[in-house]
Amino acid sequence: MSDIVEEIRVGLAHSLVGALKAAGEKDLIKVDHVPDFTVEAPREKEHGDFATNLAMLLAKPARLAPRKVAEILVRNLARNPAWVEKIEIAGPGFINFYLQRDWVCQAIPRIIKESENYGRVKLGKGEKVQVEFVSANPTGLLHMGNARGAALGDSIAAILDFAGYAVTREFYINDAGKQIENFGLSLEARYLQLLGKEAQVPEDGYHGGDILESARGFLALEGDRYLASGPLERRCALVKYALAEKISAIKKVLEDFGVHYDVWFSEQSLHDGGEVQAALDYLKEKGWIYEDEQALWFKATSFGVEKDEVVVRANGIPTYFAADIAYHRNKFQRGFERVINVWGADHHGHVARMKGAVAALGYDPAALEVVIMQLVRLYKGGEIVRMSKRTGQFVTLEELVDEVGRDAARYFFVMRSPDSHLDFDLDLAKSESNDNPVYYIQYAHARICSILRQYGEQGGVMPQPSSVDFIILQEEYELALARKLADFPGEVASAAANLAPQRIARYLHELAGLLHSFYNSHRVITSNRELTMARLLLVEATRITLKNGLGLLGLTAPERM
RNA sequence: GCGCCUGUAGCUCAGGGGAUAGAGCGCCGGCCUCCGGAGCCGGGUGCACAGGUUCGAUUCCUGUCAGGCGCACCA
Repeated sequence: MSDIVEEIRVGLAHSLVGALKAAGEKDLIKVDHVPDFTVEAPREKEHGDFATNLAMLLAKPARLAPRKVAEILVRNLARNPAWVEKIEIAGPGFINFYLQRDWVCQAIPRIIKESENYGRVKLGKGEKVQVEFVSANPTGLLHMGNARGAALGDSIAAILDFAGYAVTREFYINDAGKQIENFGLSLEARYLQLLGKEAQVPEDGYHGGDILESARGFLALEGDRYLASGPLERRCALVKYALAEKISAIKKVLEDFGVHYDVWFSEQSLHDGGEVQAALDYLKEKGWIYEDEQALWFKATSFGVEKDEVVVRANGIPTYFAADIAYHRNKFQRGFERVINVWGADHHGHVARMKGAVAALGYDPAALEVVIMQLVRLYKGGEIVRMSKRTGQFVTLEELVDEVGRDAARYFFVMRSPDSHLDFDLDLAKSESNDNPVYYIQYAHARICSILRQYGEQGGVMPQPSSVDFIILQEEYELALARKLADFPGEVASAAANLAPQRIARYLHELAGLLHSFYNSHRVITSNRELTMARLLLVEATRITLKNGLGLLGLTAPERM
């Protein structure tokens, strides 16, 4: 675990604070506290390797011109570390630090040494985090929205794991409630139809062909013996059969998508185990529940929500919300310090009252974080495809993987911010699959593998980093590549802190671009032995970083393409 | 009407309190006697509009306009 960029930033920040203190003791700068300043890599490389805005922030409290403050600070810096080559004051008052040209190359041996762990950071300090995602109704197939949730949730979980959290991936199975009733009625209608009886799938039921398939499967297994049974018994048997079938299908599709869960949590189990009742009793005891028109209501308005919410209907059946309250209580009772839910935008109205419920349960509502992802709009043949369970017309995750490919599909979802309204053009994703950015990144990896393979075939042996002097790497592309490699741990930390996988996607694309540029300008295997050694390790470090980053997005790192 | 998300290049989207705002696609030119051309190099008058905070705003705040999604004793 090492982050050379972070080490330098912290070192420079310490030096600057020291300079400010020294200047203060000489009465050159009089301020009562150190402002919250930054030490960052400037966008323009002409502005040095690192720059700070400290002088500009001090100007006002110190009543001095920013550049004057900068001058004083620079003069009062303790002896510069040897690796700082030059310090300049520029622009409105930035202090720019120029480091020795090869500082970035120090990252290379570290990367080789840490290998598959390069990029791991300690941000999470082992905190227990749960990421719940997809959690689709098990009454149907997974659609594009679920696919986005799967790609995002899995990647967020992987990034948090890499950033030092103890992560649990969980799928909440909505195997209770009204949609299960509807599911049963729809199955029953198909079953009866197959047996030549008059029956209608309810208007708001499930009309997809998969329901018919389930009914057929049930018929093959059980025959017509449920024709004579009571409807309740019939529907129970149908639901039990179809649900098991659906859930295992969902598991398989997600596995094929590269998504593995630690826990599959049944909503029904909360009812059966009395946890829903226990949670409601607890809230009742705390005074957050009242009765009105024979229904029980949660006082969401006490927690800043617009209106109160029904938890038990007049007919005595608890709502989905009641189960969700019990579920979240269960999560916190399991010891999760952070609970992250990935939800579609159509559920955003649920966020405020859920947080209210968490607070009512006596937990910190900030411990519940909800990543709201905007909806996916699907285009096919230049037209919007409306996804609807009623008509049974939607593109499934399975079809998506078949048509577009797992890696391309996952990258497409994860390369964009969850906040972006995603237009997914199926034809484009298919027809241009060779131009898909994911291949650009994977190609960089395969290309490096090819070089290393070739070197091995020539009888070459990978050098030990300690035996190589990286000062020989002087070319602009070499240094830019090494610089980018050094950034990886910081990118992981930032992606984790912001729950933003798209940052990793962008980083990898940029890294791959630098590799390709380097590759097209310079040869790795040359007649200069020293140079060859250094470049071999440079590309090997790049390969490791690409592979680790691709892993965070759930993508493969192929050695050949 | 109220709430959440979004308005950045022709298109799809990154980025984000700082010094000259990026990528992909598309379009136009170049680059293989040489480790993989799924590649490289070059070509750009763009932050919806109006106020405000700030030394500094495309970024933060308020409002306007436009689009998406919610506002059930569904989940």
